[in-house]
Amino acid sequence: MKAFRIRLLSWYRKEKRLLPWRKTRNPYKIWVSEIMLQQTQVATVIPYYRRWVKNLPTLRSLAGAPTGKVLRLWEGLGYYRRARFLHEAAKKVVRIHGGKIPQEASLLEKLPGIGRYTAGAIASIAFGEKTPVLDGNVIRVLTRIFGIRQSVDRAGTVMRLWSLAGKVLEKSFPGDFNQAMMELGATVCFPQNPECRVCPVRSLCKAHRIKKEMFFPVKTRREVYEDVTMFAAVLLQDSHEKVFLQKQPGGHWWAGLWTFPFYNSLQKLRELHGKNGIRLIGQIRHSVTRFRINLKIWQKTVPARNLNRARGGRWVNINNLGRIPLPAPHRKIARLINSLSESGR
DNA sequence: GTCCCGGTGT
DNA sequence: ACACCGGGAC
Repeated sequence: MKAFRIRLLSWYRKEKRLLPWRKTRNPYKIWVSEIMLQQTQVATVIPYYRRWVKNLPTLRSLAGAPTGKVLRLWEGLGYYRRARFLHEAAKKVVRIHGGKIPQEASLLEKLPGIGRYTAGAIASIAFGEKTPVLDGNVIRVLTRIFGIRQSVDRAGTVMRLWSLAGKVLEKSFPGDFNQAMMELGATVCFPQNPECRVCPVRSLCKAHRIKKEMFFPVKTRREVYEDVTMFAAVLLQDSHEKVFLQKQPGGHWWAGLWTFPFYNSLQKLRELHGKNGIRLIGQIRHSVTRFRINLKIWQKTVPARNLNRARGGRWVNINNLGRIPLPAPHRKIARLINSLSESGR
């Protein structure tokens, strides 16, 4: 255990990537980075993180920001709930902690969007609390090093892993150690084809010893995908300047973001928007959780006099689409429209 | 193209 | 146990 800590930590200090959020100990910035890094890869997060701290450099600026600005800065990152929770949590810190971010994991965990992992990460990295983290990277490293054969889909296994993470934690440098575990998982101990040749702890690794790295962690949950076809309506005003968007209600995919109207049947689209003068202009594949979506895009030109009949949505100039938070597939539709309108000129 | 990856809240 | 999203690997 001692050798493991020393080798891992010295490896980390030499090899760690110089990421934007590693240049600071500002707890607000570390918090923002941790929320962005939930479910999202480092390379994707970097530009979003930079833009975020430039536009909302402090906790108070976030707490005072309008929802639209927050969502626009998050657009494209996915899991938009994270942005709403972060916003709510910032307001809550101002309201009940006087604007000072709590330093203990147990208190951080009471804030929306902060679970056990994120609480541990912020507490250990920003405040030096001796508390472990357990994310996908750490799970992979621990199950391989210790050769843990129980399924990580079982709650009992996860409990055991939390306890193990606490036991291996280097208590003198909890923040660096936690980051070292995750860094190893992210840059060496890959899910597929891990780079054991450069691993600082390969000689201590059970999975490596039996040449079965790829068989850990053991997972039992089978993915059941469901194919769905959806139909998006691009209602384009006569002059080709405006399109119709709807705001997605809470409790649906892309809650709070704007989308082109979409339906689960072409018949429904035709019922609501008429059958004449519509044409298929493209299709997009996208996945949301276990659904694989085939999104067919139908365009219809609408006379300007019909613009008032905009129930539950608004007409937007196509040049302003860039300012509105759209989920990734609908952003693609927006790009498609722009390219069609440019080639049509 | 298709498959795989991943924290929190409910 | 499942809902939530997007991107990178292959």
